[in-house]
Amino acid sequence: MAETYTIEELDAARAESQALTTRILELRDAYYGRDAAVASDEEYDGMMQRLELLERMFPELQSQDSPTQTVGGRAQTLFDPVQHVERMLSLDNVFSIDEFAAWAVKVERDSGRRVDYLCELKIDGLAINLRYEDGVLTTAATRGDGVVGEDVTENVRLIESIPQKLEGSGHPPIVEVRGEVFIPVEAFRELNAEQVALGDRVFANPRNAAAGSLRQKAEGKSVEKLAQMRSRLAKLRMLVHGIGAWDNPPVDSQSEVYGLLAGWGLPTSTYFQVKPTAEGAAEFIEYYGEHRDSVLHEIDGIVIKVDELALHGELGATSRAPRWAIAYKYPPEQVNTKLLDIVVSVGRTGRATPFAVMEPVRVAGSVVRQATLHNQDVVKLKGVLIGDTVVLRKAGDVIPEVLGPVVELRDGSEREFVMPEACPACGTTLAPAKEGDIDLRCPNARSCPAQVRGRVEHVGSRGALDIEVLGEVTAAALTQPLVPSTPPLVTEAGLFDLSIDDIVGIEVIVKDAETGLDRVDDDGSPRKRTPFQKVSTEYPPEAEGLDAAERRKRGYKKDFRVYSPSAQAEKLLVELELAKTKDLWRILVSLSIRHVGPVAARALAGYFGSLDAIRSASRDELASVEGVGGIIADAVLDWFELDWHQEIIERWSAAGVQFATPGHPGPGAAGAADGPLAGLTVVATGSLEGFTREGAQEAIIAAGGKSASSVSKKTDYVAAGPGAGSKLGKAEALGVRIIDAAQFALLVTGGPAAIGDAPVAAEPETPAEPSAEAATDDAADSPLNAE
DNA sequence: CACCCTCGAGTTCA
DNA sequence: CTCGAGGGTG
Repeated sequence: MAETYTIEELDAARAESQALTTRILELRDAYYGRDAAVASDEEYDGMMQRLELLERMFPELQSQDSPTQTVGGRAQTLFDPVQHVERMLSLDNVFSIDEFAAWAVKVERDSGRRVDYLCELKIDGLAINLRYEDGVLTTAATRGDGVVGEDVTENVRLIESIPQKLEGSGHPPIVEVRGEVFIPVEAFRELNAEQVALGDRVFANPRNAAAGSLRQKAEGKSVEKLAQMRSRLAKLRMLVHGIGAWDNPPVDSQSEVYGLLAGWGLPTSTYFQVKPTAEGAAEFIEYYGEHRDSVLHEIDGIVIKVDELALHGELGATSRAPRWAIAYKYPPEQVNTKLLDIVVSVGRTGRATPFAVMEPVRVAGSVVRQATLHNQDVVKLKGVLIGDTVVLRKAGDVIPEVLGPVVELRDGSEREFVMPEACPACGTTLAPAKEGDIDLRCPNARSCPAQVRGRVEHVGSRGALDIEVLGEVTAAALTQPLVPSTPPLVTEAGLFDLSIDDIVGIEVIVKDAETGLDRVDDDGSPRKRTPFQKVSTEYPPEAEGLDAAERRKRGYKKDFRVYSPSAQAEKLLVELELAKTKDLWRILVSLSIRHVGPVAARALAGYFGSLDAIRSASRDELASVEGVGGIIADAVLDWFELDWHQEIIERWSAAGVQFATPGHPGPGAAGAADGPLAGLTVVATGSLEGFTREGAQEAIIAAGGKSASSVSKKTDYVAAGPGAGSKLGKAEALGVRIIDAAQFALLVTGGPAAIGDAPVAAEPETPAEPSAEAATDDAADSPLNAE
């Protein structure tokens, strides 16, 4: 697969990118420092492009020091240079547990004895060196090139967690303390919100925000700007994790050094652990790989240090990094890539949504090439231009999100996105559905190909008629085939009239899974596929009945092509037949009435029992149904007004679709649900053994309970299985009772009593007693030892 | 007039 | 699964 790569490929890419980086930095030095041109501009640009490409293919290789992340070389010389007393080294990186294990083997061999490993979180921030003379902070400097950094003392003094004076005693007369300045994730969000409010550009990530805040200049600023600068600096925090040269330290280990630093009043991380083996360190790495979000700052890796100080001297350092420490880098959750274009898509409701088309890039474990931009205002707010290098991440580890442009990397060729005036699918002029709406919609609901395709797909979706086979690809084939030129479906009205003959001839163009573009054969023609047709080879009919020897003698070959409906085609028709008698609420959902999803549809179907009853109901009667209000009532009534909607009902009815619940006594019959779960709200999340996602919901409803999709304080139970996500956390936070699959199975059959809870109160309105013991989750699985 | 909740859309993966 | 938008309810 193109999306994965081997360790060897990564090694090769790393070697190449390091060579490129060295060369580029040399050239920049030559260019900015002296005047001799050592390479042509083309060569330089070529190297930069190659490096950018490598970093996109192997995001692990991106680092804050990369030439692709900095403008024209060395830090702008706005700040005074400071020479570090002791050189500030960086750390070597490893990218896998195997590489880490290899490093550990080498360390233990070179040490000649067992080694304790100090594991700590690698904060994604800015390395800073604090110099205290006689216990008083005199200088704070960035790392710079390791020898000379920038003097940011004035700004650092405004960071609260950094003491101006060391507490206690026992500190050397001159001491350099190393640490990381960062902005907590929460403060980062606030800061960006403020930047937006002020009309300033937003920071792409917390590290940039920390660096940007620290590198502000007070001179020449207005009073307001100064206040703003102070408030930004106040958001910064620092954690220290090391100490410069110290000849006769009173302790033997790095972990004890942290104790000393803390004793001096310096902020040290509580998230460190000493592990007696490399395997233990690997466990620490894996634990935080899964809990990166649970810490207040961004983590881009783990730092593992040999704990014993005596070994630091014995192992020594290379020119750029110590041999007694290593940084394990997690696959990045944020990467840079090129924004190739912004394209507008139209969904089933006609909403026009711009989305970013990007150079494919690997982020948080998968390759991403598209991300939604929601609407034109969001595009503006994010400030991205077509052609920009953009910062991309996976929100909640799943949904790709463009955060913003890397403004420094613009070359002037970028252009602004302009929202098209016409629907990209049918050419109709886009317009807001009502005054003041930001979203633009294509008003051509009936025949806009994008909307028809979307609605047909929706009919088949799980929340509607749940028709197997009828997914995105099939919906497209039925509504926009390459051949025949008139699609079998002009609207969803004809869905249940489809016959085998209508669909076997359908040809579609094969899309490339990698690029999303049409696949082209060697001769340049698009590659076609006939999804509803099976082609097999047989002997010609006249050869039937001959035996094998005879056939061979007469020269018959098995090359007579036979076309027959594919399994897909037959399955589709069977599924459509099954769909005709599914529950009324599913039929309602499949009609694509605004605001009528599974929940509202269930309420309406339960109350009225038939589509006829719904159609002839008054607005007030509709709105009297629980969960339905005036807006939904209007949407329902408006839907019936359109002729082509009537046509859907007529043709579906004629084809045998059941628009009524058999045996339903008629409107108003809703009646309070009873059953073991009457009056209780249950949320199912994760995979519950013995239930499908749908099945769990059905079980809740069948038992008279309410199946909700999100956890709130009104939720009585959260049934959570493996893979449960944020809902579980929310349930814990709210103290909602959490049960497992086995308890859930008991609950839906026997009610709360079956799992030892008090039975439901008679009145459904009475909230169930919140069970306090549910909130006492144990933190025992955390490997944290401190505090 | 607050919440709290559902809807709808987009996205990727197994 | 998550987010924003906007509807429903107390």
